[in-house]
Amino acid sequence: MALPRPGSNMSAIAAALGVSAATVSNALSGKGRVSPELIEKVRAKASELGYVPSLTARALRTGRAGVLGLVLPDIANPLFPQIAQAIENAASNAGYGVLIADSRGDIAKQTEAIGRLLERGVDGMVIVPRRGTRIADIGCPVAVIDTPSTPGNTVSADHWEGGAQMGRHLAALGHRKVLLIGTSAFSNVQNDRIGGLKAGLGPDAECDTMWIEKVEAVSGEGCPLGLADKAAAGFTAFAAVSDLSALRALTELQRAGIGVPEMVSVTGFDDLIWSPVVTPALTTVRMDMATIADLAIAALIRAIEPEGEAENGAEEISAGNVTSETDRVPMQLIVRQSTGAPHAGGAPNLHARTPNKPTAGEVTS
Amino acid sequence: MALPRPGSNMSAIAAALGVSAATVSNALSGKGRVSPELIEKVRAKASELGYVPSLTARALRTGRAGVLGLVLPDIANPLFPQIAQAIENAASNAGYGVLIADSRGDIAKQTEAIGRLLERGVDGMVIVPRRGTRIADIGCPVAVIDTPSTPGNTVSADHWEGGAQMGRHLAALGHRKVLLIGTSAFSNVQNDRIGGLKAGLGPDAECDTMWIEKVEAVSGEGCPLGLADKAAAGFTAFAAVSDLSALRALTELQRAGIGVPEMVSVTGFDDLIWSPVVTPALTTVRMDMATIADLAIAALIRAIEPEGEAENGAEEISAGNVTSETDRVPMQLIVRQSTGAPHAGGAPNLHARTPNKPTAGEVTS
DNA sequence: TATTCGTGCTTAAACGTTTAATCAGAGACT
DNA sequence: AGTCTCTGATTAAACGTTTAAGCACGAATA
Repeated sequence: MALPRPGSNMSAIAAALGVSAATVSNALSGKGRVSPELIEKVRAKASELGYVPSLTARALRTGRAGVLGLVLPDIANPLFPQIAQAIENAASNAGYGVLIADSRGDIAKQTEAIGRLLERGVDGMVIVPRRGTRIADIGCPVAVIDTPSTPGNTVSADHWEGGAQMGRHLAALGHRKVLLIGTSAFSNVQNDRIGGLKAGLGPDAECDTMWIEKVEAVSGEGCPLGLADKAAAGFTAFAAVSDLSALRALTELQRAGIGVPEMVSVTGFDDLIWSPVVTPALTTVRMDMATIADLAIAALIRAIEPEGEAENGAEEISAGNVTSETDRVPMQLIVRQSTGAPHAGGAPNLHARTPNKPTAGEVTS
Repeated sequence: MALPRPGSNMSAIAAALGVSAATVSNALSGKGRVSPELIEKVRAKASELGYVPSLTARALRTGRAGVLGLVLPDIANPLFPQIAQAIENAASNAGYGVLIADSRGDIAKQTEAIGRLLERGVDGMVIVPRRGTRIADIGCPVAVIDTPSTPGNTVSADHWEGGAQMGRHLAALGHRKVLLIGTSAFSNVQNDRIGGLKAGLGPDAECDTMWIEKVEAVSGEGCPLGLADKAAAGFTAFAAVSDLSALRALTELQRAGIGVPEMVSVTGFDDLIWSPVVTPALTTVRMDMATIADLAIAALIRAIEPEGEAENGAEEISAGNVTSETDRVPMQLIVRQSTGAPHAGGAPNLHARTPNKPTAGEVTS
């Protein structure tokens, strides 16, 4: 492929072929009326000159920049790579670039980040909002990825159903006394997951919920969660609503000499990078990020590029959020080695040296 | 703050004040000759109309888009959030936007990703190259973040010295037989770290290196690494060159009933998100991402915006990579609970229930 | 034969900004 | 009084593309 040489624009091609720049534009875009032979000649000349269209100029003329914004509450969130990768992939398949913006800190930062993206003329944005934020109607199409229980959003994983799947899995194994572990009681996502877990475990299961932020507010950051005591109190399963908390639980229990999964089971959420490689590998629930991203991007593009001319008069109504209804994408249960039947009682068989089964044998629902 | 209304450009302000658009431009940029009073009036009118300059138009005219590209080998890499956050922060402080591009897959993908960014007219790019890739001289300033042993790059953490710090830490604790754990033998970063570790451990330490990719090529992905056997063979410390491998080692050892740090020590690299919260919290080495990002962005901007007019004739020389010399940013040793003196021999005190000391008491070098 | 139509191309304006060149007027100098 | 300079503005071109409008010409139609 010819290297993009800087001084090659449409006029250069036009001059080289003795035609007008407009014809070159029409030839390349296939829009106007150009003879097939000329189209071919233009194409040839373009690649010969290493022509690269100026998206900037096109953006100025058409008002569409071909760029989407991605606003994240905190890039440091371990889930972020999955989101960013999926969005970047979906967007770039659709011919769009992705401009990232971190709204770390307070809500004002989020507004500011959105403003910066608007200045840059993005055609639309994907927003993963800060907790409790309601995205106001800004001047461009917006797709919100959050949780179905947040009002007015567009697409999200079905966190509740994911929790329910996990709950049913644990119930089927025989767990009746389960500790649910969350980070913040104010997270809609986590509350949805916990709601699903309880429903999936069924009415005869005894559940308790531990919020890590509350514990840390008392005992300091990174403090032990006292899970060994909980195990002693009869909890046979620890269902965290994020893999990070699950990992924390797993290592704390292992450290206390409580075998997983022989004595207690541990589960997480999100299938983060470490879930398959720890010992025992984590049973977790995965969001289908690719589908979520595809839906979000597709919805955005639908709003940006009106396909069939909307003949009905109400064409300016959709200037705000992309859709009013919510898309719920199913989650996928991934059973690995950290779950098993609850310990039958009696002296716990500490540290039976059960080697990890290879994760190739993962069972997915 | 007045909401940015779409139909407000420089001409609108000019018309409202009865002056020309050029004067408005000069007034706002402070470049031409405009009377102070008029400048004030223009400013007032601008904010009254909610004027937002079109960065697109400015980009077209000036050839500078105010956007930098960030090319990553794999967004799913757990280190990515740190990089992206630091780069985004540094760039946005300098008034630049950040366009991300994932070069996941082969080297062709990386070239393609760079090409897409060039099309979009980025002013410069930060590249974290794929293994073994040499970034060719593309048409815009480039800052490369990799490792000092990669030729021709710009800025990186001093991985070797970081390894040396960790090596000295382990040596000081008394470890003499250490297993070094890496992922891929072809990674410059990992080799640098391992080299530093060996140097830091000193000549009388016995080191062995395990490459996980090799083990997995034989036994399958996610297979046990057989670390219990290594411990039985007398290794007292397991120094991984990434926190992910360290976590894998830690959980495998714990699972096998080998106490960390009473019996063996485990260390990692990068201070990833889970390092402080697992039990025992991981002793690791942190890259100063903020500084690295600042240096990279500053170098880029120096190349993009020539400050003092370069009076010497050789002004086009720096069209390629930003600098020829390499900036090495020191790493920071973070001592947590996963390291301790080697077990003195005799029957190992399996699973002494030593509670985690709170991480507030972290010791940093 | 005169009108209409379709084809293949050109002309010109537009997007919103920056910037070099120009210009009118006022004050300061010779 | 004539020339020069400084100031504060204007004019116009340019960045590279898209696109509506127009134009010339040959073919099909009335």
